[in-house]
Parts: sequence; structure tokens; C-alpha cells
Amino acid sequence: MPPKVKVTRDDILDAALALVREEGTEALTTRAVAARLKCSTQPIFSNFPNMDGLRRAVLEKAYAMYAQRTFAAMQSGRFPPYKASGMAYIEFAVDEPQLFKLLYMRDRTGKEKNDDTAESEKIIAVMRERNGLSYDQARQLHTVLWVLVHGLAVMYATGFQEYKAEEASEILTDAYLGLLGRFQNKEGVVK
Amino acid sequence: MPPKVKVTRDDILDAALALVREEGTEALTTRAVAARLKCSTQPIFSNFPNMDGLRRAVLEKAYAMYAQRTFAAMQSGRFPPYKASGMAYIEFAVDEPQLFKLLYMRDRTGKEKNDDTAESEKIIAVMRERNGLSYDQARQLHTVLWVLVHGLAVMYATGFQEYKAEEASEILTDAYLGLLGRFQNKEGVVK
DNA sequence: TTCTTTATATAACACTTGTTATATTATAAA
DNA sequence: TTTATAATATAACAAGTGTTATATAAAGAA
Repeated sequence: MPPKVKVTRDDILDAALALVREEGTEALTTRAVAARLKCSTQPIFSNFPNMDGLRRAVLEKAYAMYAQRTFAAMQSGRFPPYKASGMAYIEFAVDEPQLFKLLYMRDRTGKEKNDDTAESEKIIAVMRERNGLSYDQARQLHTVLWVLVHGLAVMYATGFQEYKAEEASEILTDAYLGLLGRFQNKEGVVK
Repeated sequence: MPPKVKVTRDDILDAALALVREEGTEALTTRAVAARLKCSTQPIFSNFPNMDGLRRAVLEKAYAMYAQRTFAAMQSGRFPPYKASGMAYIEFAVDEPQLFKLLYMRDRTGKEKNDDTAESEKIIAVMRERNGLSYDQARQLHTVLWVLVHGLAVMYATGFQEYKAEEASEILTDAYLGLLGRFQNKEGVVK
């Protein structure tokens, strides 16, 4: 019979995620994980096929964290529906810049776009209902707002701008109201 | 007397920049530069104090390229003034994604923000004049548009969105017109 | 107790990085 | 022609990477 397991798959994944959160993707090395767990590098390779496997698992866990945060933000009612998911995205970039970089600033050429189409459609539907927009008008409005949210998030994640909650919130509101006026008076392609 | 110089500082800088343009910052290594120049790694160290010195020089040259492109775009009159610099930024992200990442997606916490305040002030002045905005209204409008431009540029640079010139241009126009309406009717802080 | 199993530790491997010590060698002055 | 100079080339170093071969040892089965 073998000795008891001292280092589980979850231990390794947690340590790896912690390294990425604190120091970025580059800091995720076999020896750094081992040092954090006070063990050798061996358990990594008995729990994952190789480092790329661990990296993939970290990516998935990071996304799960993001999804969880976004869900909580939507529930909380802290923001009106048109900006709740946007603010969640922005706050994720602020609180977890390294995870944000991993998820949303990496190269994604040729990757499937996983930007939660279902969620977008829900927001678009709400916008249509409230403001009497065509589908196309609402979709365009949503697209522009989303680009804006992405721009803000990247600025905060890279430290190019210092985060001020009111500032971000005000920008989104200005953009929402301004663009709403624009798209209401713009003949949308019917769909 | 020493033998003739075969590898100049400019040769090295050009090779280094080419590597970064084609394959990204990570590809900039001593041996990669040497291979491209068909020489040893030695000339690098007689022309630069170390690799960080070369990296700094590459950064400066990349910025010079960007500045040159932006200047040309402003001159060309291809776009109205409110969007000329924005479109130049976006097209730089499309044509030179690796250089864009180096300049505008790296971590800049604690770095001086070099986003050409003079240029911004010029655009703000033009916006005021044309649309009868207060300084603060025009500055806010400019800020939001800039965030939007940044968001689009990052999306294109990371391959998250495929670039379509008309799409980008239309988004900027919609945003400009929509936000203009918003800020014209918003009491700006006097300044 | 002895033995089998296997999770872990140790240590080595092949490779890549920046950097430097040493050896060549082309050039022009002497 | 000889010689001093310095721009290169060669080769090595230390440090760091992922990965793997081997050794150790803990835990229950026999």
C-alpha cells in the first residue's frame, strides 16, 4: 500500500492560481508551485499531464471565478441592468488584474469567442423592451457599450488609469444615455 | 587598427524591432538577433549595455513609428478631426499588433502617462469650437471617445475581433454623435 | 514481521536564457 | 613587414526552465 496523499490536485491548482493572481502568468513555474506547497515538483506531474495541463486548469478556474463574480453582481442589484455586467467586468479587471490579463488580454486569434452570447441576448432584449429599439439598434448599442467597457477594464488592469468607481459608473451612464438617443433616431436594419 | 565594423547599432536595432513586430517581445533574445544578422551575440553587447538597453531602444523606436503614422494620418485628411487620431491608433493596433501590445498593453502602473496631452488639448479645443461645449464637457467627451478607441484597438490587436474599417469608423461616429448630444445637455463643471 | 504498492523526494537531463572570458583576425599605422 | 588595436567569433558560465529516471519511504496486506 502506498503512503497517504500529501498534495492533492486541488492543492496544486490553488497554489498555481495564487501564483498567477499575485505575480502573473510568467510566475507559474514548476518550482514556484512546489515551493509554495513545500513539496517537490513531482506531485505536479502525477496530477497533471504536464505544465500546459496545469495552465489550462488555471485558465478554467480563473474563468469560473469571473463567472461567479459576475453572477453575484447581477443578483445584487447594485447597478441597473444595462450596466451590471459591465461594472462586474470592470471590477474584475481592477481586483484581479492578472486574471483579467489571462482571460481577456491574451491573443485570441482563431479562438472561439466565448463572450456569453446568451447573456448578451438577455441584455439586448431588456434594452429593446425599455427603450423601444429594434433588435439591430439594441444590438449595436450593446456592442458599443461593450467595447467601451472593455477599454476601461484594460486601462485599469494595466494601471494606465487609476480606478475610481464613480468615474467608471458615470462614463457608462453618459455613454448609455447618449448612445440611446443616437440609436433611437437611427434607422436600424430590420431583423 | 581594428577590422571594419560589420554590424552597426542600427543593424541590431532593426533586427530586434523586426523580431518583435513579427513574433512579439518574447522572441527578442540575444541568439535570435544574432541569427537574423548572421553574426555572433557579441556585437549586441558592444553596442548596447545589455539586453534591457536594447529593449528600451526597441520601445522608443516602436513609439517613433507610431507617432510617425499618427502624424501622417492627421495630415492626410482621410478622417474628420474628431476621429483622425483615434482611427490612427486603431489602425496601428491592426497593422502592428505586437508593437501595439508593447506600447499600450503592457503594465504601466506607476509609469508616467505619455498620452500626448498637447494633442488631446488640441482635439478638445476643436470640439469646443465646433459644438459650443464648455471645456469640461469637451474633455469628458474626449475621454469617453478615447476609452472607446482603446477598447476597439485592444480587441483588434488581440484578434478578439476581426477588423473591418467601416465598422470601426461607424462605431466612432455613432459614439461621437450620441455623446455629443449627451454632453451638450449636461451641465459641465466650469473651468 | 515481511512484502507490495505508489506518493513523494532527489537528482539528473536537455534546453534556453543573458552574460563574459578568451581567442581570432582584419585593418592601418609604424 | 611587423605590430597594435579592437571588432568579431567561439566557447563557456551560471541561472532558470520543463521533464524524467531513480531512490526513498509510508501504509496497509500478507
